Amino acid sequence: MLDIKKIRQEPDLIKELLSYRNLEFINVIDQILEVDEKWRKKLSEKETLEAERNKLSKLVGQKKAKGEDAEEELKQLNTIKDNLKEISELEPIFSEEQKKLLLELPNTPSSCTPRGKDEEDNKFILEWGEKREFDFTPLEHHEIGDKLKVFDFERGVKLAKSRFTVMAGIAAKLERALMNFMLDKASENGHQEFNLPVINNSESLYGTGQFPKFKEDVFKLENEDLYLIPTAEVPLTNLFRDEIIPEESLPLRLTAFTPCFRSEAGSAGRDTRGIIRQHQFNKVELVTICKAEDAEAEHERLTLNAESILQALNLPYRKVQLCSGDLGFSATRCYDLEVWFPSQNRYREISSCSWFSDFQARRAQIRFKRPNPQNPKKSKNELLHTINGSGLAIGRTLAAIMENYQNENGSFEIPEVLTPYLHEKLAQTA
RNA sequence: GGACAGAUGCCGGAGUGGUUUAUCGGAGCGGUCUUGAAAACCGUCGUAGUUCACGCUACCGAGGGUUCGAAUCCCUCUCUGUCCGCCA
Repeated sequence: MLDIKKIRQEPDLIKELLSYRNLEFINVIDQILEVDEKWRKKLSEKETLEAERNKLSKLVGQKKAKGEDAEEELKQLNTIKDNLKEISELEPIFSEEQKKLLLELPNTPSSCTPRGKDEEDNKFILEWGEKREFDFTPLEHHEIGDKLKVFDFERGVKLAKSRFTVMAGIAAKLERALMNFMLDKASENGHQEFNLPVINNSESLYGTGQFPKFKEDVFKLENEDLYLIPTAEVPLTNLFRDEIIPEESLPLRLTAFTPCFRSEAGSAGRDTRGIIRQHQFNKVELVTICKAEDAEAEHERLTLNAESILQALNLPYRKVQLCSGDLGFSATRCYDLEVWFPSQNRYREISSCSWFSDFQARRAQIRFKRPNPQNPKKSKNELLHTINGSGLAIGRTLAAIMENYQNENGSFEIPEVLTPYLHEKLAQTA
């Protein structure tokens, strides 16, 4: 959520910044300003009347206590009551309207986010690792999984529906090994580990910005205000919703392993083969909550943490910075890490590391008390900044390992760094 | 799921319709005293909105209602505790 005060003060700037997303928000901003003015007018009328009512009511109390007559005051109060009732009915209508409009407005791109239309305009940052030269035609990960009988797509459909996959044997074990490896890496990098509810309520989903605009992307529990989380970003960030965090514990660096659930509405036909796009997948998530002045450095740091996992697994990847047009709804700046898939001869997203400025924190009310050295009494609560990224998506990591480490006979090697987590060194048909 | 009890500020805890601007205690912070500390004493101590500002308004689990006036009365919901049932 954007700051209404900022919209009031510099509406043209906000309009311009939002236009970099290639969507038109001029009308929405104008509408917000209009409703905002109406609301503030009603609010001040209401408060004036309430002040008058409180004063007179107190007087009535005092007179009655002394046994005096308060007829005159009571008559006035009845008039005030009628006026107040009328205004009190209008005021919330405007404030609700204002909030509704604000919640649908995306974050403004940061000044260091390159301007651009779509994916094509994303800025290349770096490429890491050596793409292996194959002296045979590399198979796709699901072909390898089929051959080894470790991916069972049919039974996934039998148990649930399409885009659910059963993993067996070495694939299941590798998922588990990767989970432990990634969590240990996150700990090494200073992120505190959590085990979290994977069902969250709507307030949490509003907090991180999935709601109200992207309701159709999540699975809802019947007859309950509860949803399967699309990412651990939701519970991890909302842990601190409505809290004032002690300054000395900042920055908060957090991590959690969770399954993630996405309805994939609107992506019918895309990535239908393999485990790249599933309704349920495992992921280790990294979250940082910090002060505004530390956010840029923390964003770099968190991204490097995610990169270090790809490096440890020796998977070639590239890092791109998303342009304004490709930026997610809540983000102000974002790096995507894309891992190399030799069979497809292309990079595919495996981690998205976003900086949200105070956009999520304003929705979720995550704050700290900014000390005022001159006057400690004037210390003010201030919104924090949130940053998160995958460290990493486990299914896609597994797929990338299978492809990059494959042998001609359909087996694949297990990256050395996983030795402490997995006994096997080679995945082959039994 | 059933029965009962509860929800007040950072914490404990009072408060059953009107000088309550939420009593009091503890913790915290500032000060006096002290070589320093402790003790004692004095002061301070929530959040948000609105206003150029003084100030005003709202918030006692959440929402609604009664009233000139609600922490207090009424209704609905949520959560917590205890006991019972069920259960990995």
